[in-house]
Amino acid sequence: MTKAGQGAAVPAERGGRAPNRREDVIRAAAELIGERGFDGTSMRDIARAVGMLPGSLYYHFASKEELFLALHEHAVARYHAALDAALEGLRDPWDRLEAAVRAHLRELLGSRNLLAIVRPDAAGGDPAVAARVRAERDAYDQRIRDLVAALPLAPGVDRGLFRLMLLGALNWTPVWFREGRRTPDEIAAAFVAMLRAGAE
Amino acid sequence: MTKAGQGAAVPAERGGRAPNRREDVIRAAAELIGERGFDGTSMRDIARAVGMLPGSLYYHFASKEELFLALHEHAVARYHAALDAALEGLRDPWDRLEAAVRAHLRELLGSRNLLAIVRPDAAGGDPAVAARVRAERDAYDQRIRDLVAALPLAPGVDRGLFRLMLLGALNWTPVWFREGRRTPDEIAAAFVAMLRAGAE
DNA sequence: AGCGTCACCAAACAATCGTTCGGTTGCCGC
DNA sequence: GCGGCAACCGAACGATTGTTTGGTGACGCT
Repeated sequence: MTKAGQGAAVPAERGGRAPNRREDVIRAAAELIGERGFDGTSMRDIARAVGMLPGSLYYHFASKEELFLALHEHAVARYHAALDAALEGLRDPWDRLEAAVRAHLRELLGSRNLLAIVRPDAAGGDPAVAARVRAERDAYDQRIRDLVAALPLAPGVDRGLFRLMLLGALNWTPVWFREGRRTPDEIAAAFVAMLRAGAE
Repeated sequence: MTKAGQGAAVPAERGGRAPNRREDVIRAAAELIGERGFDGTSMRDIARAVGMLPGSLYYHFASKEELFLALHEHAVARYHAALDAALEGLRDPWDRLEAAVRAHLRELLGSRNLLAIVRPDAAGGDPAVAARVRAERDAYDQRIRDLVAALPLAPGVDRGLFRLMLLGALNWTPVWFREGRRTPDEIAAAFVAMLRAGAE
């Protein structure tokens, strides 16, 4: 969670006075990259959003890709925390799945600063970056896999495709979702209900 | 289909000798943009892929965005054609849906030069481009909507969310699909089967 | 033979990109 | 009150971006 990786010298949390501008940068970058993409967002855009000069970003992050990595770690941590809170106290497998879907969708479509770091190919083509992104993503994926494994499904149902279908439908929602029509919770409930009725 | 828009002066199909390099450019651009994104693909990359100099592209296309528009039109036309062929002769609503899903997935994951122009936000932020892209996409979307409308679903099922769930699951497949494991046809059949069992 | 125009080359343009680096401020501990 | 460091400024660097412009060879038509 608060572990900072292995390469860069990260100031971490020091004296309490100056509030973490580093987190401000991450949040601003998440919002911008979330809506304009990685390549579509320049360092100057991010710097302007937090009221800094472009070069000053390099005090906090060694490169644009490392900024993205920190951002991605931050976002995935939020998804994990949301999942923890959603599952607390629930024991019925279907209830747990629906709660997880609800948490996922709420985080994904949530109000502003959505940090929709959904696209795995968001960062540039650097394979080292892609590997670290995939690793963090897989850890979250495994938890969904466990939730699906606990479901009492009919014998013929492929649990792998079940999970991929559900996650695909969820992760595509930012493309068509518009506020005011349906709430994330309604969508989550409907998606789970459709799958449940057929696969149980 | 072969209509070229309203702005640029397009050579169209003239003398038979020189085969259309213009289509070569579109195909190469589709492949590159499909795997590296719009911003991640430069005009020089595209020019190199077809053996031309960067400036020569501007004989065929007025700008990078117009090249993308031509590319998008080309890709959507392929989806329409695949859908036409798939639906031919089928009358049962569920058979028609499964055939459509199969065609869509085969086009989306198909061998090489996949022209996976799935992301609506692929082009740069220009709203005029986004509008034209959305228009072409909506026409295709409407055909799926019609297919869903013909299904004999249970009264409580929201056909809108039914379609969005299916299309979301489909359009997300390029993220996790790897050749050699499951064929597009298997995935298509499984997705439709899951939805059918629950919603019928 | 000569004119036109199709399709392209060759070379550059300004703008923007990620990034570097020396300097400057403000606060803390001693 | 003074060294030290965290956090940032100010200004530039080279590379790459989309695009323009003038020229040029091949070919069709008359």
